[in-house]
Amino acid sequence: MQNVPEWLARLNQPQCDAVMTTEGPVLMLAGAGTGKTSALTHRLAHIVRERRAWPSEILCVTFTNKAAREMRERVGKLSGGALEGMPWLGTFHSIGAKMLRRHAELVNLKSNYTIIDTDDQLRLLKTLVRENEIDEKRWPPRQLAGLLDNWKNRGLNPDDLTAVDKESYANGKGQEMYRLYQARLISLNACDFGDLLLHMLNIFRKHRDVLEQYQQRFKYVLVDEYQDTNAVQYLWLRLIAQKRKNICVVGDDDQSIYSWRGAEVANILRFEKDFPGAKVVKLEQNYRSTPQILAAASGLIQSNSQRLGKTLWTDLPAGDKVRIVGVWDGPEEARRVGEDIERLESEGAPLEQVAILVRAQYQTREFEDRFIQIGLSYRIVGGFRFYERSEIRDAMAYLRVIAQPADDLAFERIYNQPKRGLGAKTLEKMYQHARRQRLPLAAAALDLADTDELPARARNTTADLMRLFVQWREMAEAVTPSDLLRAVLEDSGYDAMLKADRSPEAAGRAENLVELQRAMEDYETLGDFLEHVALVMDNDAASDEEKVTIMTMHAAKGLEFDNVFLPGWEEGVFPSQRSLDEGGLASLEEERRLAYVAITRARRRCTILHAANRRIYGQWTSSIPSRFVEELPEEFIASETTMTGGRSLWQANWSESEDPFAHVSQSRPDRSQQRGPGWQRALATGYETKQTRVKENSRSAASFAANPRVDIALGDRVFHEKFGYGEVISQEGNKLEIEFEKAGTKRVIDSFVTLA
DNA sequence: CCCCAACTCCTTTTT
DNA sequence: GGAGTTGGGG
Repeated sequence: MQNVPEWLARLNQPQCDAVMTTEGPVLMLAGAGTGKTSALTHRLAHIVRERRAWPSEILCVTFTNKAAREMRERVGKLSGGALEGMPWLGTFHSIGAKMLRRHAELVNLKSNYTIIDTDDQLRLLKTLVRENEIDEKRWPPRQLAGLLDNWKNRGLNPDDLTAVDKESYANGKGQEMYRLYQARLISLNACDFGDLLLHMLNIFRKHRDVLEQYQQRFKYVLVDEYQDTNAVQYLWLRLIAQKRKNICVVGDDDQSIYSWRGAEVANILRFEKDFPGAKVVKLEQNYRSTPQILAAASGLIQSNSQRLGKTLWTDLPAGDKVRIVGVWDGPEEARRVGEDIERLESEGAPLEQVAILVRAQYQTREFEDRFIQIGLSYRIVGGFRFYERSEIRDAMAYLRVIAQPADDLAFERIYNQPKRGLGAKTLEKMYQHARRQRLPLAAAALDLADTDELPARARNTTADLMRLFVQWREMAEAVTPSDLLRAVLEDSGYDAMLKADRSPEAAGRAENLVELQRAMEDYETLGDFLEHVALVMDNDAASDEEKVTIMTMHAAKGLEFDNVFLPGWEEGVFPSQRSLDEGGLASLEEERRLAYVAITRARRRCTILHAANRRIYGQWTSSIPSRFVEELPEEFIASETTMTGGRSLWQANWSESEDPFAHVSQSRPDRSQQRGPGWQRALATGYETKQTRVKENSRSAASFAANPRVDIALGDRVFHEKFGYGEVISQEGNKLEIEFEKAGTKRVIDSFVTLA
């Protein structure tokens, strides 16, 4: 081993190895909280310090802008600004976009192409689907969007689709739709997110000279979160790194939670095969969590079968056990968490070090309600984003048309926004003309303004609008983007529209537009700004205030908090029903990895909660604790329940009584005592639990075998509150199929009918 | 062209 | 339950 420079002394041995092994392929397996970013940034700094490469000769890819930013900052600090220009440090998409701007003409685009977002994409697909007379009801454009995304993630062009893929939309029209969609994008001089990588992959494959240029340039390649790469990204990287083979990938197979958007863990699992002789470095010392938290998470993840296998350890002092709290229902769960947080607060714990991590967005509401009530300040991460607001999109659409006249999607968005009396009829005329003459919509509009195709009124309005665009384009050359926007909002009547609007939202919208103008001040050209919005879409609200964070487990990846609350650990909520219904074992294991990610976010204390009853989609449902609760190693957890009568009653509920929720129906006259998703699941499969703990639980699954009503038989005449009288034609568990006299055949739950 | 009622969906989400 | 979308009717 070479001498370790002093500035690397703070790193541990494996980290040092990862930093010093600059030549050849390196696979860094970095468990949660093991200091991988530190290793990665030191490696970067080391390469540059040693003069092995200039910053501009290093390709460093991340998944999120946040990760890229953080890395840039940390490298900057390490090298005292020497790494200032790292032009090729960024997300896959921003780097792809940058490359594509240089080679756009190779795929028939111009370098000022527009990057469209999912909203534009969907609108485009909708028109295509309609044009091709596909039944939108049976074949939702949304589904097509999903397929396209999937294909592009896998690096497939229209011609590459397999027979199965071709058949997967509208009886084999999928491939044709894909072709049409791509052609339409080219004519709009536009790209979707997937194209940024797929186009580049195609270019690399077809134009060896371009590929060689990049192979030559990038002396070193670094990839963060390698377990999250999808097929295109993988192929793209492999082509680039093929020549020099100085590629270092960092990842954690146990934290792969994005397979649903195309990530393939297989990429990390087979790295050593792709790059023979790769040095494998395992970072296993955890600097974040107490031994208890670490042991609980490690114990849980051991239930997974597909793992490279790491053993995390820590020399941090012992802390509290992981708490498991069983509560009666959702509101009580929120109350309980609220109380705990208030207690933490009174003990002096800073609120920004407290997080509530949920499986799904809908779970946030309960906490929001409660926290508003008790006046606890919180912030919800995720959800609506600034650039998704309609007023911001409108403003952006104006700017897009100015920058790129072929952007029909943007033009269509604003040609009558604010309302200026141009409706569907006018648009249709514009489209007709545009298609016949193969012109962009805006150009067609310009023509129409000179002819008698349109009624006088619409013609004049169109002419006025087009005059404005001419004016704005001239302005764009002369003034800053921010000033241009001000003029646009003023001249177009958008400002006036908001001023005239007396609704409560209008003021907020105007403020957002001012905020947009402010954001634009940081950009010199309109193009720069548009690209920033398309790719960066920054959403990180400054967290200067003392607030509890509520967010999804997915969003929490990479973050850490002193105190973490994990509510909703019930079958059907977490693991989610969908993951149980579809996707089989692989998808259950991904849920388990998500649980692992969630627990390892906690530095000091971790509290897991589960409720016996919960309202989901407006229905009260009963559920049983998540199997993940059972899988936590007993010696590191402390269970408690707030159910009246203490644990014994809780257990009794789960084991003895035939219908442990009989009393629920009594205390809640509200009709719908349906079984929750988790319950249904338990009935269907009698899922297995470990025998070690809460023996009652394992029995519960079995003893809950569906008990259909014995008093109902086929052919019986029954009465249903909503559907009236009918005859039972089939019975499956507690579900009945009934042919109603008035309402036709329906499937109902047997508890909803009475014998007539 | 606008408004209201009915209908449908309902993990996770970055770029 | 509730948000968002769509389609029909005024």
